[in-house]
Amino acid sequence: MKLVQIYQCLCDETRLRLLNLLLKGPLCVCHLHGVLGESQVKISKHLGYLKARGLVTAKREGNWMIYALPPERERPPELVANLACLQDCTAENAVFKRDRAKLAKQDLSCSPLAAGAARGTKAKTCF
Amino acid sequence: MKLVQIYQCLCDETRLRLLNLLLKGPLCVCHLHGVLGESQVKISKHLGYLKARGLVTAKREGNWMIYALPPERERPPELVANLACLQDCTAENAVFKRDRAKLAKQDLSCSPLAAGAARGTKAKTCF
DNA sequence: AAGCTATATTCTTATATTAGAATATAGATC
DNA sequence: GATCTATATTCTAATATAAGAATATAGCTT
Repeated sequence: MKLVQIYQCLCDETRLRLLNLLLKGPLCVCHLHGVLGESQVKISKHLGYLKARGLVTAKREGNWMIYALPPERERPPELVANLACLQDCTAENAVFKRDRAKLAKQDLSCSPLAAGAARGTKAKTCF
Repeated sequence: MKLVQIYQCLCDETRLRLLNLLLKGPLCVCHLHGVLGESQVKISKHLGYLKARGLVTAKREGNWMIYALPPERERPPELVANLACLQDCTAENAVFKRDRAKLAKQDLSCSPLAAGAARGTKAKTCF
């Protein structure tokens, strides 16, 4: 993985916000969409950009696409370093904090990410 | 300083190479030009880009412009973190190592950066 | 002041990025 | 199989970035 490509991924505000959330764990598009409040197309395209460059992985689960950071053991050192740095830099920042707070409050029950126990109460749709 | 602006500065290979060298200390344009082997215009424009966003400072000394990272006490935390990360990520990289080696070998005597003692032997021109 | 050196700016062209609108697709459900 | 949901792609237009060529400028030196 080339260093400059990592920075190319990090040089857009929307992508930074996405990565900030993915640092908390895997998420499907609809939840990222819900937290950021940006259009579905915009979210999807930026996730595609990140995926094409190896910053995130994607796997389908039924209707949902689950995006995540690559498994820790497979992250090249430059990525490890920059993700740590990003986490550090976003820790006290208002926008990123708000996004994380919004994620924490969000109903995740529509997606396969919901904890097994809560599955029964799954919402019918995301939107 | 906005985080995304730092990344916008870091997302170009030429600018990464410039910053890699400036991490070693202040330098004038002609030495950066000499090490990178890129055109003077290209170097100057990228330095201008970095300066406009506060990643580097510039001061004139006679004919020379001396570029440097901002004084440590004035660096916002995001910049401190990202410069440390950059130093880490470039430490073992071939291109960046070669640039540093080339800088170490380079004759700096043309510029005001030459040590006082060596001033007498100053080269007439850079090129 | 004339000429030289180091550096910056302007102009132009090529390319990349970004976003929205409209549409397409994959997989589930009825 | 028709429909619905979540997500992706295509098309288009606006804007940003990057690089080179030519030229300009600031400050020395003579």
